[in-house]
Parts: sequence; C-alpha cells; structure tokens
Amino acid sequence: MHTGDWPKTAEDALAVQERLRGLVDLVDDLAELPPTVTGLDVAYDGADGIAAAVVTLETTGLTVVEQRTHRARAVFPYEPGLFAFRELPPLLAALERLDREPDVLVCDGHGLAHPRRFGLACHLGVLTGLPAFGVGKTRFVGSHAEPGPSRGSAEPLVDAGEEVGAVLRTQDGVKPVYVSAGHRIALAHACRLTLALAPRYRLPETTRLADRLSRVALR
DNA sequence: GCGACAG
DNA sequence: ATCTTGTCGC
Repeated sequence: MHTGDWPKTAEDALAVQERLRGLVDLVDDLAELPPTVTGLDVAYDGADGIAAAVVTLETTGLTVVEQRTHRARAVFPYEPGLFAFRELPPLLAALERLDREPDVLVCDGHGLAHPRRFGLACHLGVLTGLPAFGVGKTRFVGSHAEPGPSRGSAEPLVDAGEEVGAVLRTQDGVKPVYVSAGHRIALAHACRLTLALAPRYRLPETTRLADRLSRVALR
C-alpha cells in the first residue's frame, strides 16, 4: 500500500482501517529488552508541509544508532479517529530509509486506545509487521483513576468496559502519559519499555528526539 | 439533543 | 499540530 492508492475520503479511510484491523496480532514475542527502540514523530508548517522523523536508539544507554527524515505534502486532513491517514505516508517513507530494521516502534499517539481499537500505533505495526505501541500525551478515549504521584505509578485506561491502555506516570509529580499496545506487544511490556525510555523527562527519549528532528527537517 | 474529539 | 513572552525553578 503506497501513496498512490491512499484513501482520499473519510469513508475510504474507514474501510481501509477496518480491513487492517483484522490483521492485528497481540502476541508478545519481543525480547524483554530489545537491542534497539525506534521513535517516530511528525511536524507541520503553517500550510500543508509535513516532515516525518524516525530515530533508532540503543535501548541500553539511549544513544542514537540511526536517524532518518522525509518531507512531503499532507495528503489527508486531520480527523480524530483517522489521524493515521495523515501521518502514515511520510512516516513509512522515513522508515524505509533506515538501514537497520527496527526492533520495536514507539509511536507518538495511541494504539488500541482508539474508538475502533485501531490507532496510529496499530496501523504502523500492521503495515510494517513490526512490534509497535503508542505513547500519547493526552487522552483520546476511556476513563481512569488518577495514578499515584510517583514515577512508575499506573492506572488502567478503560473504554466501554474494555481495558485499552494504561495511564502511566513517568516522572514524579508530572502529568502522566497514555500507553497502549499497537501490534505484537503486551501492554505491560510497553509500559516497562516506556519507563526505561523516560529516565529523566515525561516523554520517552525516542519521542523527544524524533520530535526535535522532525522540526529541524521542516526548515 | 449536547459535548468530546490522538496530532 | 501550531500561534507565542515572560517567567518560575533546577
């Protein structure tokens, strides 16, 4: 699937999303501590310019192994629930430029914590076949209790009676993040990894570095 | 019917 | 996401 036959309308996107949704695999085969972690993010300019960035870090030490970017024109408007169709094209292009195959993708957005249980992290996982999970900065769906005040505290994120993710405190006294599985990874594993990637700041280093790189790529 | 609504 | 100054704190 490439930008050529990319859905142009919300109706088409919903159909594609529904088709891909059947391909999600929730079996967790990922090593407890994968050698590397790859973060992805996108930045926009005032018009329709869009820049994607992917950064692969060594899981131990969080040092940069490889990083790539891709600039393009936005081909799909932002629409809650169909967010993936806006960011996926440049993200996939940037991923294809990597020399080393990622071990796991850390996405800036949600996975199963989505109205139809298929957010950006699920799309990225299914389309690449790689383990993937999402770390969102704000809630999209579901409700939850307030996590304890210390780093590592977490509460389940529940939507329509289903546990779709976790609200995880990555730093003492700082607003928590929303973690959800995307593909080939368990929620608990995603949370452990998220904590390992956020030793100092609220957001995982993968997201912080990809965010910074995408902004630079936009200039 | 009235809000809410990832980035 | 992005528009935006100063300001509080380590």
